[in-house]
Amino acid sequence: MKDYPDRMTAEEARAFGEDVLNIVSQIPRGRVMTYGHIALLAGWPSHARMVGRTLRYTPGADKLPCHRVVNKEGRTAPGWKRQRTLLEEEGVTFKANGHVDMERHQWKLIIDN
DNA sequence: AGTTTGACTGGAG
DNA sequence: CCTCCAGCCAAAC
Repeated sequence: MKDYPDRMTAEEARAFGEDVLNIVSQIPRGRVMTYGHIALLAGWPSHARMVGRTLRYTPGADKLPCHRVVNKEGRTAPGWKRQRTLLEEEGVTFKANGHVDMERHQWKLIIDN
């Protein structure tokens, strides 16, 4: 039993990045997914932060619907003002506090294995 | 090799 | 609802 967290090898980190981009590319119009959920689907449940880093720093990630990724509270990315507009253009509704209405728009996938 | 940095999360106040 | 804090972990300093 490992009493310490797994650490990604360079190869695992590369594969993780590919999985994240692949998952994000499949988010349907008008739906959103959380960083944590994407990390889980990619097989690394505790790497939500790395999902954010991947979308932020990977060249070409802006060609994917990465505006459909928000945090678990429905909050949009810090400093990316246009994200809300992009979402509203595809029918995503926001609450009074400026958060996405997750109850209505969060896209949930089943973990198959 | 030690420290800081986040497109995160969960919990406390 | 908001802010603050601890835990998180690869990357960048």
